Amino acid sequence: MAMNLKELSRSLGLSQTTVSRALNGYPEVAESTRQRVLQAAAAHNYRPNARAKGLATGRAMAVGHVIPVSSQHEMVNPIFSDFIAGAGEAYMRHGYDMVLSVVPDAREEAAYRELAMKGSVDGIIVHGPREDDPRIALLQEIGLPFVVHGRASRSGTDYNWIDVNNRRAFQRATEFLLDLGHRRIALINGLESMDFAARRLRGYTDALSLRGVPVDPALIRSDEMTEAYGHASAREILGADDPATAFLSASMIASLGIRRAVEEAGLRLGRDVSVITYDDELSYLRNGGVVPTFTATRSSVRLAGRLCAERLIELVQDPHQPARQHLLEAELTVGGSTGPVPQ
Amino acid sequence: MAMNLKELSRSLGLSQTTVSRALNGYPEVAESTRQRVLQAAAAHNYRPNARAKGLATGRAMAVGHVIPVSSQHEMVNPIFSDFIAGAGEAYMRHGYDMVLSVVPDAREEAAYRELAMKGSVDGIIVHGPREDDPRIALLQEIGLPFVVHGRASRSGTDYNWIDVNNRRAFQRATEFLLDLGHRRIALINGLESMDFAARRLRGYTDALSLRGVPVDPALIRSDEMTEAYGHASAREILGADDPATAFLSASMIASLGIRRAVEEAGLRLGRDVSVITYDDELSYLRNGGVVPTFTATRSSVRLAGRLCAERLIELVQDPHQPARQHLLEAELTVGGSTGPVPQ
DNA sequence: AATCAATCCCAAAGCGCTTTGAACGGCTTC
DNA sequence: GAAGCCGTTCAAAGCGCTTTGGGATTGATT
Repeated sequence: MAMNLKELSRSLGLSQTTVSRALNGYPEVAESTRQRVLQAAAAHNYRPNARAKGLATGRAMAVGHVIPVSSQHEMVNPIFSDFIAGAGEAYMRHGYDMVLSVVPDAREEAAYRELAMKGSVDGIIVHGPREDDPRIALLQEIGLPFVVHGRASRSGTDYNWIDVNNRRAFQRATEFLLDLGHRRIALINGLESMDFAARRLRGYTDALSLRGVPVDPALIRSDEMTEAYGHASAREILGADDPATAFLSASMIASLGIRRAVEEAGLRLGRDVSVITYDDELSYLRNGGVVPTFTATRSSVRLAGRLCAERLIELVQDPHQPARQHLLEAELTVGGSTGPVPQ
Repeated sequence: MAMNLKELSRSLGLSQTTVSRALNGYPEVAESTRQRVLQAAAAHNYRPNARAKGLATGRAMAVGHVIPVSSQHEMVNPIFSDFIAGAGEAYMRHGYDMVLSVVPDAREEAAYRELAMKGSVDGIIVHGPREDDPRIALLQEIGLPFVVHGRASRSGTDYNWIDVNNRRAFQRATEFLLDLGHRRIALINGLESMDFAARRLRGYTDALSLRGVPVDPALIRSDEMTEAYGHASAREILGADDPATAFLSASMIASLGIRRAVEEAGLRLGRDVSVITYDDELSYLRNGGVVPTFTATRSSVRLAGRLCAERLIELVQDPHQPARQHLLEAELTVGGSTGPVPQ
């Protein structure tokens, strides 16, 4: 059934060595022989056994993604599918497989060690870094190449990451709202422990402070970014004594909830209440239209996935490169959800 | 650096055979020896090399998921993350890895063959079957165990699948709306080519026909289930001469768009317009509240993921089992989005 | 004619594990 | 005391590939 090197070389009357070399593009094999080999391989639909090849080369030709599933927050990140699509496309082009491990967060450290010791991957992408994330030190200790999607601010060491300039994105968005006259600006942020959320908060408070606008904790929310969370937060804040006139939202999904709350309150988006959303350009949630529905700071998570993957592949191929960072800037695009503060 | 069997057994003064057997729970090794071995293994943080193990056993201890990314529909399915979470949890419990291949749909056939020949997986989960899906015959020919999430109606052969009773779910939902007096019921369906969409359509038309309500093609839409699609479809249909009074929606995300269109038209959900949504129980889109926002036919895609994974693992461990199918029934739960047809 | 370099090819070792077949002591059994 | 058996351990082969360290053959050079 399964064609293998031994069979194939026998059928060609060549040694395994020669066939292997012909297939892998080594120069010391006659061009005519190479053609013969390639044709036979194609004819038999031959693909070298990945495990055997890996064993011989010490390369797994695979990259690991560890997806922590916490017991409390049992949410799976909705940006994950699009990130994977971007990364996967890069892996495919370079002949790498993608190995996913879904792991209860208590066992996450063990999962990384295991992936490394088992040798099933050549490198790892780290998702959802916390501000002070122990995984970075861990991976450095293990000595497995890795790229972080995002950053861990307080990690101190030098490592490879690819992140969006979240601070600046939110600072600019806040300034944009301030310019429109808004002073009561709510921030519907992601989970507090996440590094990106901390940076977004900083951008927001920086912008307010620079203009001498007080930061009101009552206008700041942090949680997992579900539609229901956006809705509940906005509803509360709009129902308060001194409601917000504008919202900054950390995700499109939460923004849908915010919009719902706005409309339920009988208010009009972009007139009575302004919203700027962060937009990951998820394929199933396009902020579409000639004039986009939402004014947004936008950066493609799919692109981020591709960049992380490409960087990791580089790193696997030459592990002794100096660490490199890549900071993506989010675009601020104006849509229909913002307007001057109502008088 | 990397501890291996040879090292470990040398340090213990035992043969590789004995150590291997001790670790794998074979009975012919003295309990005292086994304990010694287990302790040493733990102390050195030893994990057998997966590739070597795989090569020796002929088992990859990994399962493949092929994610086709089409050039036209460049959407990544948003239910994917939750499916993966469910499946991944099962894999983890059984010690299997999950290998993802993102593949342009033109190369999908090649991708399956490759996975099989390379021996990098022991089995495959098939996603998003079309009504007449060539992948099933292909996988049967290849001889790799597989489980389909969904079904391919016109495939004819017997194979393992796990699906929701989409026809019945939509038939019941339609009947529910008919009972409330609705006669103009719109169907905002998924992509026409998808098997699940065909079944949902059938459930819908069956219910209508049984009550003698004519099927109006103007009320039926098919496309990828984005928020924008839900919005645009509902807007059109509500703006028509003879608008619908109720909507059936194939996904929560599309339903959010429908709701938006309803509210934009100055109508009230559950009073002026009724909506029943299909709810996959995505973790970031819970149809929450004491009374759920939407009346919904509900079935957890995460559960489906787990069931597919468990079935596939069974199948890998004993490939000669007869094919088995598992039809999940969706619950019809009443929420705030439905009410009697307005007079 | 002898040497050399270039070209093409091969046998065999090795990657880290499992598994077969056999060996070795110590016991019982006749 | 020989035979048989059980419980425990081992040496070695083999999984399918890459790669090292040559070995032929050829044509060109001395």
